[in-house]
Amino acid sequence: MRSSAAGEAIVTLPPRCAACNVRDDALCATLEDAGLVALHGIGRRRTLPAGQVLVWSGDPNAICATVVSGVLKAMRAGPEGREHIVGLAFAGDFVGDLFADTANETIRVMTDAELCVYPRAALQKMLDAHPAMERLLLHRALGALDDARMWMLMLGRKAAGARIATFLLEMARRMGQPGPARFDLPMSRSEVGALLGMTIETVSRQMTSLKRRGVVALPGGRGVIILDRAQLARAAAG
Amino acid sequence: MRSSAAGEAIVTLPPRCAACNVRDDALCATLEDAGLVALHGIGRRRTLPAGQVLVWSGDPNAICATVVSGVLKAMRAGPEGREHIVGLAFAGDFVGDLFADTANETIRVMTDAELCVYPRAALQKMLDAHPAMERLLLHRALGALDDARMWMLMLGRKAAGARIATFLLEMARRMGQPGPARFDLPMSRSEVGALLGMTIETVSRQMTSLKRRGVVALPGGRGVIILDRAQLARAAAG
DNA sequence: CGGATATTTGATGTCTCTCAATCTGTGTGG
DNA sequence: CCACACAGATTGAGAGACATCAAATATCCG
Repeated sequence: MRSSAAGEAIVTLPPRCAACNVRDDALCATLEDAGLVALHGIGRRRTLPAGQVLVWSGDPNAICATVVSGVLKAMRAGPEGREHIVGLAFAGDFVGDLFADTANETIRVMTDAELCVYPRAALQKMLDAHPAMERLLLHRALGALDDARMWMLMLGRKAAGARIATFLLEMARRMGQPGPARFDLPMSRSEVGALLGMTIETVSRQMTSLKRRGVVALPGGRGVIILDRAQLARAAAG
Repeated sequence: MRSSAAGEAIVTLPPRCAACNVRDDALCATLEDAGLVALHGIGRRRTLPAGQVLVWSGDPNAICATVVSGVLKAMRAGPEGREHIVGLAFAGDFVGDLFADTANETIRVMTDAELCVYPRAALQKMLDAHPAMERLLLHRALGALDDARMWMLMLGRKAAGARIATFLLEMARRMGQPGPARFDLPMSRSEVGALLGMTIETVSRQMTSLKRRGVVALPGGRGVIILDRAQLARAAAG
């Protein structure tokens, strides 16, 4: 029950939550102040450097988390031990599997990131008392399913050029500000390949091709500037 | 509250539900008798012939359903209007999107099928009163996500032969009885191609190759007999 | 049995992977 | 401040797998 005016609530809320940039998007958004205090009680804020692993595939599935900032990837091992990226998580997203006892995906931080990490068991217990939280998780699961099916469509049918174009548009949507279409990719060429199902060389060639045609500029190793969005969209459809 | 002994419950339950083969697997399994009567009240049993469309992509998203028997596919349009299969639904599965206002997938019946069809709005309303139902839907959504990511891995990394082998094992698991590894595919070669991201010709050639190597037999157009499961599994891993 | 549809088989081309070398940019130590 | 070293990225040449186009069967159903 929301028992106090805003000015008072700030006193009772954990300071980190009151100032949190994903306070209204993430799991927390579903909770009234008392619930938020409880969630904060079971969770722990962690800052992880790029490359750090949050969950190892095959290990006991002990934790879930809310992404506060940064980008994470979920990976599964394909044949020959090669790893493929099967999902990305951005600020506000929920990562981890609430119900599996053994993790079947490795979750790794791609850029420096802040997370709110929760023990899975405790979070599961909270779920029973907070139907709105469960509803949000259902929404998120369906959103992730939608994403996965979008990638399926791409992996199954699109040529390399169209994959790269689709990928750039998707990254621009998720990372870029509304204004200028300038952003940094949160991952290396090798990781782009692991997501799009192609080799690093093919990724590079397609990027270069877009650059030569004046569709994008590629400043530095990770920078992207979309110069001609219409043509990029056309390339993504083909 | 489960208020009566089994013998009595049969009287109050709709006859179709009492005798239903997915009574303990599907959405219905989460409901006590009174809830089941309510669910039956908003739903309608429909028998659909193979090829029938349940939901058109782009149309208002009006219904969801439980699959009682048969197999359904969820499709999305790729480039050039070609359609790709992004999900399958078997007996006991839930199909449809509870929250989208516009359907973004076409759902089509692959074999003759029986469904319990529910208006989306009414089902959504029931959800608030039945947390167990919501929990099951969350489980199902995560299961579908797991499936989608499995297909992603396949589409991204596996060669044609490995895709076919994986597909056959998966179909055997979902359709076959425990005993003899004999079953009929619920779909045409063309649909297999639309699921695995390859042409009908490549599907055919890979099937023939497995047949020639004595791994499977292919009686009739749709029949499959797995003769050497170990070798099929080996082919699926490659 | 006959026609339509689905599947198999064949010949050829193209795209992407593989292997290999060069280049760029990033960070370090002199 | 510059030279150097290293990892990541780009570019090139060649081979292989799958797509495409085209034809010949097989299967299904009335």
